[in-house]
Amino acid sequence: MIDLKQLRENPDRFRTGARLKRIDVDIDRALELDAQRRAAMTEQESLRAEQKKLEKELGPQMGRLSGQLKKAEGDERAKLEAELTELRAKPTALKTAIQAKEEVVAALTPELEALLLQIPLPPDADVPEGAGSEGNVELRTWSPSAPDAVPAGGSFQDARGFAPKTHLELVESLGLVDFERGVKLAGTRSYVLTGLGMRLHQAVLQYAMNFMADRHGFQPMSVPVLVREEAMIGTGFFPAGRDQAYLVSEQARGAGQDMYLTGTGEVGLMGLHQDEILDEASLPLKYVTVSTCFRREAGAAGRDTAGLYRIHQFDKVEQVVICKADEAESRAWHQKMLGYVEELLQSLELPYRLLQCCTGDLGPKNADMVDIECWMPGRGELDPSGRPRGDYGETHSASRLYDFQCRRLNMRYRESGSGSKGGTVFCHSLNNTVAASPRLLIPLLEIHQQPDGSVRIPDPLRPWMGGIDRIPASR
RNA sequence: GGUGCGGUGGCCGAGCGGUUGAAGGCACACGACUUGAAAUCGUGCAGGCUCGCAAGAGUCUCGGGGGUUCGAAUCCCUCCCGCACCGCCA
Repeated sequence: MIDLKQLRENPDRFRTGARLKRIDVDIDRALELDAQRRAAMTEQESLRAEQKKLEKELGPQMGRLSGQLKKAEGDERAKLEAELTELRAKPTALKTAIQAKEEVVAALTPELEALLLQIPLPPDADVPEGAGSEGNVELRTWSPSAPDAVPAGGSFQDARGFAPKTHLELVESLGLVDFERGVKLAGTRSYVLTGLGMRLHQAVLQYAMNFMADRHGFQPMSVPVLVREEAMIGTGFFPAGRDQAYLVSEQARGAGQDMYLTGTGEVGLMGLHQDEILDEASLPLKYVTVSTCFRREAGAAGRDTAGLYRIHQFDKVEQVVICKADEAESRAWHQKMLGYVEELLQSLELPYRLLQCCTGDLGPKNADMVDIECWMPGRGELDPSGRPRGDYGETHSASRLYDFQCRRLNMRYRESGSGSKGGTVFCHSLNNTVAASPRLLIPLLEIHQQPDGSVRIPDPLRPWMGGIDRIPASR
């Protein structure tokens, strides 16, 4: 949610922001509704002030009269009744007028609120302008050295001296995934991790989780993946991403509330403190969770249909930081959170690049977003011999949201220190993937495959794999 | 699934038709006392919205919505949520 006051003061900033993000929203309509609504509210409030004044002046008198009325008889009674009716006339008239204004406000509010939820956070000035992913800018790359040296963006064959198998071929030959039975159970884009495939998946998650907790002081949390709509709206995934979320339709069966399956642990972690006023001294909050993520992948029909790349259900270790409302601090955390992932990927010896997303590739809720893409030799267009040339695939995404998300979540802290009036301030929030698996298994398998068809397991994962150092080429 | 109870400020908790935006306590802030601290005492301390340069003024909010009333945290209806016990069960 953007700040309505800022919108009124500087609507052009938001018009430009929406245009840069290629998001279509009627800001003028929002301003118009807001103006109408405020006018009605002002009138209503002054009417109400008058009503309250009358109540105080006349109320006791009316109470006294109706008391007398009970005991009175005949002429006396008629006289009292007339007096009472007269006294009541004014407040009653006011009440009608107030209700009329109330109706005006009530009629304007839903449309205004719906529009406000759609207005995106403007991108930061230093985010490059662009229409879509083709406008993204590479910031830097990193490549591992021996034994499994593969240059980011380069040729696996040239570096390693043999043609790489794709992850699809590898999971098949090594017996790591059963796609047929996955599809039988749950339809397209489903899979079953088997044996060492499951162990590798768990190893990645365990390693990543412990990495954040032990090395970087993030607090591990388990959070719900089945949540109420407020959590989806509050975290900014709705209304824009409604199509991407699975709905558990409880109301259709007469139960209390519909629920949604979350597409990321971010929802649970950020929803934790919804409607809370946090203790400033407790900031920044640094949380890490591992959770199953559900995505409908609506609109992606036909894309990445084979393999483990684009699937409806996966597991993800996610990091979230909730800090004070300070741009410099937010920016610093963004860099740190990217640094943790670089450290993790380097320890796994995976080539990657950092991509500065351009304005057109940002979501509604972020001011800035940096993706990390791992090099996947088995992806991309085919060369003349029919083998893939390799391509980058997105494995991580680090967002800086400032107070956009916390404003929606109504998540604040009380500001202390000089210059503050002890008021409440919306927190800032950031999030970044730590590791999403099975997608991360793609580069892991493809980069660490050996000429004999086996796959070397990078050192940090071995403790989580029962100590083995490779997935043996089977049979 | 059944029965019962309940949802009030940062937290706990009183209030059950007007004087209550709300007693009391805790927490927090400032001040006094103290060599310092603790303890104690004093003072302050809900959030949102509107108007205003500001000081400030107005208004809304006691789970949500609706109703009764001149007037509702308090009465009625309804929905949501939570807790307890029983049943069932991983």
